[in-house]
Amino acid sequence: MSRKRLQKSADAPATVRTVAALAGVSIASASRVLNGIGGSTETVRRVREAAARVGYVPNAIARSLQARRTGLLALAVADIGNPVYVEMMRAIEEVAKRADYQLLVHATGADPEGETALLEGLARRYVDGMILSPLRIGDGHLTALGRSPVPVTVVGQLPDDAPFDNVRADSHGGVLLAIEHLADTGRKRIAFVNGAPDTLPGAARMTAYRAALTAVGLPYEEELVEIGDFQYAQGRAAAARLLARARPDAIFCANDLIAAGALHELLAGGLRVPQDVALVGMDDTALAEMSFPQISSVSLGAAERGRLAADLMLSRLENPQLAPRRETVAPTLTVRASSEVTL
Amino acid sequence: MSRKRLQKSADAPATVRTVAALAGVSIASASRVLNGIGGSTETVRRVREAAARVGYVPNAIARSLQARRTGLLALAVADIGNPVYVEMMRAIEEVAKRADYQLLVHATGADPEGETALLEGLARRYVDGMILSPLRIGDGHLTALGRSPVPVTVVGQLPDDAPFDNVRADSHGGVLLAIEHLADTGRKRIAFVNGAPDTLPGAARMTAYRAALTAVGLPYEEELVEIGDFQYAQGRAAAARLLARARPDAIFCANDLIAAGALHELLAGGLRVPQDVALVGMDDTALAEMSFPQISSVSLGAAERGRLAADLMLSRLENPQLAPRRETVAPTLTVRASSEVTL
DNA sequence: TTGTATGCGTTATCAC
DNA sequence: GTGATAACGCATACAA
Repeated sequence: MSRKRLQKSADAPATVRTVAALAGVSIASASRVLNGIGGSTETVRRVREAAARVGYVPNAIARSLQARRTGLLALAVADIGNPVYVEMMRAIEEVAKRADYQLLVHATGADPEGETALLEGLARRYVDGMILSPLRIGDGHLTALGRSPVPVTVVGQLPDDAPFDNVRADSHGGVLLAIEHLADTGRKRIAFVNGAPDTLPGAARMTAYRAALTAVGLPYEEELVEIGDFQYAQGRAAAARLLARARPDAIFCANDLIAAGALHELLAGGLRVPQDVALVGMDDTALAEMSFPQISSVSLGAAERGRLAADLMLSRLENPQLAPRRETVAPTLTVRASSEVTL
Repeated sequence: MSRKRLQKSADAPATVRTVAALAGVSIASASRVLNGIGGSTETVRRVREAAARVGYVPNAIARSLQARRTGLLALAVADIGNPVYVEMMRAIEEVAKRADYQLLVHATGADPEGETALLEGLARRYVDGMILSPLRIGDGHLTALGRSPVPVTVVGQLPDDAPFDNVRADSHGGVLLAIEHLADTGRKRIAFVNGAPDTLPGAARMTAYRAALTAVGLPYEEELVEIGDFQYAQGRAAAARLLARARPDAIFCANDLIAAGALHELLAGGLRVPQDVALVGMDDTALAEMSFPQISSVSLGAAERGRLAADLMLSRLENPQLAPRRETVAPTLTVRASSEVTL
């Protein structure tokens, strides 16, 4: 039996048994030495040498099966091209690393099927937990989440009764910050370029826009609202449509990518920013600082949300019995050149 | 024995044995039904029902241990905030998906330790293969790569004798494209803002710049060269230093992030682009199109490199015996507003 | 079709 | 300190 083992073809990867046999000890001893626990000086020496000779590399899959943990965390986001997710990812990674977890990122491409597939694939214990930031949440999602054998933390608006750890942005507060700022600086016709309205953030920002207008005593005007998705190209096209039919004195955009597109359209049309039209974006990503002029933007605290999500995950990993928790992050406004003038 | 199994605490995740016991069949039959192979109508029904009742979810780790494959591919990049990597990632993902592999992304943060750790962690068979796009390659890397039990494909300049599948960009050809274009449009003092010169791309682009100047008959001037890293902020600072001491009529930047920074600095300094100073970036990312004016940029074929890398990986997965291969992707120049004027 | 038995590579338990 | 041996959860060769 053990002789048979040794006859395996030479190029088959070395296992503990290979090492043990070569060192002339039991696999138990070999395993112990390889893990740095116990062993007489002589045993240690021989096992080490044998391992080096055959280029032994432990099989993490086997180890995980036994340990019932992989030390891996997954983050699934819709669009990894959006800097806001990069920011969130960095924050999560930092927290995870401190607890000795490695972070894996997966881009779902806003494709609900992709997310479900991910849940049913990765979450089948390839990773110890997963953090999800979906653009949409359907019933399919929810039941898939419920079936997940590993803990799931959702970043985004979740139904109130959904039994998952949840970190939310304050869309309403954030939008209000932007509209108040624009109203305070004398803007009367504040347009809104939204992302896809059938997404969680899209829907939230739309209702928040109307509410904010009311709050500052401005009328809602249909022609001042335009819709694209959350990408640059669509945002720019939407801004073009808007400018072709209306003359806003300010534009609020549902994210920085859209804002960058609107800025491009404004400048290309010979409009001065902020003198003719003030511009405010959302998410406060690197993009806002990279544009010229720099774009004012409302941060929904992506990094903070990431940090919180990671914390929730880590604590749940330690204590799975915890009741579902919900955190909300406060928004902040950073005023830059694109809205720095008072009319 | 099998009775003992059934006494496990109720909240422990269901396994095949749970399902088999509940359905009153052997675990072999249960496994078969669960995998859709064979089984009498009655058996299938009972197993399916049992599985549904206990919410059975297969344990991918266990399955992988037995199958000796995970269906996962990993991509490790230095800076996921750089759009060029996003582009590469998308291309890889598309190829991988078609072959039923899921792609996981890991950001190493240009930290050589991080990359090594990744290799020694993930590559221990959590994934079936990994694609690496490192900024630097030291001997440590090379030996770590050699030890990897799973195939590795490197995107980037690898030593000629390194026995790994390798996809390269043509930095020299790309830089030449940019310099020739600028020279052709009448520019005489073409500055260069490089990224970190101790990285593979940084070093390659530097020597390519000098060679290209010679090729178009322009002198190399020390004061026209500035160095940062490959990020926006550093690029912008480098451009500021450059402009403080020299008067170039064109700036070539080692990537689009740097170019965006330089553009910002130029505009902030009241210089007109392209009339006063022409600007050309590299990588041809979305950023080049998002700036105003849009930035001319040399594409090093990130998507194509990604596609090729994925192809190499997939073919090697099918046939591990393949000899190491090397592919090189041709560069292309896209001229935009930032260099559209001939002096 | 079905069940028995074995192995995937590792660690943990428990005697010695 | 060391060595059998039993898990971890699943899939399959083989016999029935």
